[in-house]
Amino acid sequence: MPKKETDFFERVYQVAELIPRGRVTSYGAIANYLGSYRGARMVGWAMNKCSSWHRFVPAHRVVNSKGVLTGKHHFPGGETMSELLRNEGVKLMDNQIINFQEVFWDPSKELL
DNA sequence: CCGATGACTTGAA
DNA sequence: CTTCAAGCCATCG
Repeated sequence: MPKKETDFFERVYQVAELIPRGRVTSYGAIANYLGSYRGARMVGWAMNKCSSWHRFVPAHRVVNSKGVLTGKHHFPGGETMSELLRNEGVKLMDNQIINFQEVFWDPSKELL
């Protein structure tokens, strides 16, 4: 299996697409699943590139460790991310997920 | 190769 | 509560 430059992204996107509807996860959780939580920045960066990716990526289901929609500023409009999550049953308040612990989805545990 | 950037995280002041 | 600092890793010019 020859590795590609996009292999890292592919793993991130793959995990992102595995996130169940109405659930969310953190950049650190994905990074941790990939090997190191320190790669959280790369996860976020991969999300930035998701706009240029060839397929849809539920980046709106990915938040930071606080459950805050840090990436909403990168979505079109301004409430796109919030509306998407609300549409999935996620309760938000001031760009923060209220029941974060309830909807939190850890790939390293759920996909164990 | 080097420097800068980034949707992160943790901890300390 | 807010703000700063350091760590970490991949990509780009």
